[in-house]
Amino acid sequence: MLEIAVLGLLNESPMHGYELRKRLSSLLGTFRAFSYGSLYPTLRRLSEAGWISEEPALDAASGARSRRGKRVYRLTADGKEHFAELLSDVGPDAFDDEGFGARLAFFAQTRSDIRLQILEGRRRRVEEQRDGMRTSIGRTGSRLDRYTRELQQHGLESKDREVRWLTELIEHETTQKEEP
Amino acid sequence: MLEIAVLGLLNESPMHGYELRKRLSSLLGTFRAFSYGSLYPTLRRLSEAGWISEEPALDAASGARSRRGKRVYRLTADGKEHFAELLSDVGPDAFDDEGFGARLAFFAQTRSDIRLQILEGRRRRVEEQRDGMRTSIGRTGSRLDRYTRELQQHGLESKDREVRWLTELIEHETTQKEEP
DNA sequence: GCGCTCATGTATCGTGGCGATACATCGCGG
DNA sequence: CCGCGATGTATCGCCACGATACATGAGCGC
Repeated sequence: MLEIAVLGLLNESPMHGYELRKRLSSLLGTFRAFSYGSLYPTLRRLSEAGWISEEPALDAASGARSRRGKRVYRLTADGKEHFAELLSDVGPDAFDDEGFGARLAFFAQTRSDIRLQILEGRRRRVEEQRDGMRTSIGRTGSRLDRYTRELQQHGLESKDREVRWLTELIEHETTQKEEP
Repeated sequence: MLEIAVLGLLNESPMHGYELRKRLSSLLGTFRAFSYGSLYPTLRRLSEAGWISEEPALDAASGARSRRGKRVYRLTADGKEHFAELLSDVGPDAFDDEGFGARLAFFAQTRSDIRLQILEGRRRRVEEQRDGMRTSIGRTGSRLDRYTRELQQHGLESKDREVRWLTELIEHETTQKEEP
């Protein structure tokens, strides 16, 4: 979700749309492309909802309003509150690819027990996907050509790796918790 | 791309939309979700373009037109030709996630030299993504929190695995070619 | 034969992301 | 001082997705 990622970045510091997009790509580029065609409409929505404010940028030296049409987006008090709620809301959205990616990116600001819930929910989700693929591969069996099997096999192994990765994160999370 | 996948499946045998969707999900579910909200509009487009035909289903036993609104989609001669062109068209689209997935799924019907071009192009693409991520991780360095680094690291390793996988496929392809 | 439920089957709608594109300004090297 | 790449805002068309509605098929208990 663009919304949570934008709020999270603006929670760290106010920013222009341009920089926002760069940060988004480097932060979550694994999951999504992030073009301006989705960023600016999102900023508009968030602004209308009152979560962020949109001010003309000031020149660093003179303090005068910069001649360019630059705009600085800043999280409002309501926005901070809303973001905190989003971070602790462990709904089904938190377990799909994008929702999980966005949450993980701001884990440092997330309560430890929520972190664990999200990691475990995500693992369950990926395990389900993996098992679904496994039985699907088993059913269609060897009727498929080599390349299709190869594709499915690679997908299956990726899911398997992700489950193991999540398990490591969960273990780290639980051992850290007991001895801070 | 839905288009190439639909044409490819209909090239194997005529089908209803419902079955089409099931086959699509099991074939390419790794890449996309495939809801009816995209499938039926695509079928409409393909039909208007003349690549597929849309006939009322016949009852298997009586041969009578089935009372249900069932429709059978069938590849036309033009459609077969178009599909063959799509399979041998090695444009940039063939190297992104979806385009590559769709091509690989029908590799059995693809000329061997084209197969090699697609695999190598895809590998180059993924290598570029991986290198981009690597330098991005190097630049932002250790300023990021543990979870973000973990996320990026996992993404990087996935790309690395994909490159190795593609290399295996390429090797298999080239050795097979020399001794048929 | 009755009704129950699940799989089969077609179809549309709202939301919203993506890629392309346009256009303006800043900063810096030649 | 000029050109070019980086910075910066913004919109448009296409189309995928998830939700939803609705109808018929087959199988099963009773």
